[in-house]
Amino acid sequence: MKRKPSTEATSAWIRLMRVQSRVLDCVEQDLKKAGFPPLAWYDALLELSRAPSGELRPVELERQMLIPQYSTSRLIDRLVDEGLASRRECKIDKRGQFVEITEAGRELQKRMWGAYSAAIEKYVGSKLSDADAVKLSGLLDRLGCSCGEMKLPPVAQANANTNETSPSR
Amino acid sequence: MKRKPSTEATSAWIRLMRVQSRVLDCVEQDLKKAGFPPLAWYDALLELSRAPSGELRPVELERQMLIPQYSTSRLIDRLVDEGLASRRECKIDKRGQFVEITEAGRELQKRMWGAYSAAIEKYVGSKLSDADAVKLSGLLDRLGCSCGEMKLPPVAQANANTNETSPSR
DNA sequence: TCAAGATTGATGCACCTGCATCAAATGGGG
DNA sequence: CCCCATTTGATGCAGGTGCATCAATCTTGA
Repeated sequence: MKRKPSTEATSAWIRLMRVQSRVLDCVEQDLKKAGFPPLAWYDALLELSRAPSGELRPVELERQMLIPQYSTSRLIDRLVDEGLASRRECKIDKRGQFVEITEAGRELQKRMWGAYSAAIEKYVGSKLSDADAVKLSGLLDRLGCSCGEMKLPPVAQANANTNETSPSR
Repeated sequence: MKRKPSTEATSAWIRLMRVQSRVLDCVEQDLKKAGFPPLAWYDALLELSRAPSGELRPVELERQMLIPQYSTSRLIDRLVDEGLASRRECKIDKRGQFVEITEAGRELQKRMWGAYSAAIEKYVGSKLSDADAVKLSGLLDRLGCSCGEMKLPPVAQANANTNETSPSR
């Protein structure tokens, strides 16, 4: 049961690793050069701003962002430290809490989307036709599901047509 | 000059980020569970083992692996600490040095390739036909070059047909 | 009702990374 | 020949991540 991967598969693997890290680097660099915090902050702010009343349980955020629990916990710490979100206790479950995005948080999210969307266009959009982007998405999707177990909840749909919303990573 | 990315491009971006990180995680997990060190070690050992006499200047390694200088420096530290490589002074340029892979290093690289190739097959090869893998590679290549400036030196060609060699990330 | 187990969130530790900077050595132009 | 810019490699520091574990609370089932 140890079939070797084909050269084609191996080559795709290498490119997937290389290209992703290069493109991500470029985008993160652009954001940083524009004076913005890391993309993870954007993702969190976006999830929060999308939530019904601008607040989520950390556990929800964790599931949306597909990052580990402790990582969520500390990300929230940083957001709170910067005044971008605030913690609120949860009356019905005293273990838990709510994290609520602040006005500053909403505003930063919107400003970041300007730089972020420009970077996506620069490093992805301008390199591929829409048709090719769709092909690429399709091929990637075939890899994405079921690593070990899969559960992609109703996670972050892209939604860039209304010219105000924005994607998450 | 701030054209917004299409939904298609944005969606491809999101998937690129998500899928890569999931697949990479899976592969790294498999390696770790098999008791092996991180993939970066493998990449370094592979580059060294491929070099003419099993040794490279750190600068070369850095260029091959596309990682920053300090990262190379510390990776070499760890390899040396574990007896997988050794530093040799460079007579002709006293600033520099050579890093030479040891027998243990060569052996580890080969053993890792067993687990590594199995993981590639499991998470990539088995999910795509060879034809689709080629399509994916092609689409990714269109993104990969020229982030800022590009220089992909004669970097790591995939070469899994001879059943003993192996790829780098 | 109550003890055992599950869930929620925080945190100490080790390690890894990026950034800035350093020292040593080289090499080239005046 | 000498000074200065460049190349090569190391390292202190701040921050981020994974792992293990903890305390508090909730839930379940006997």
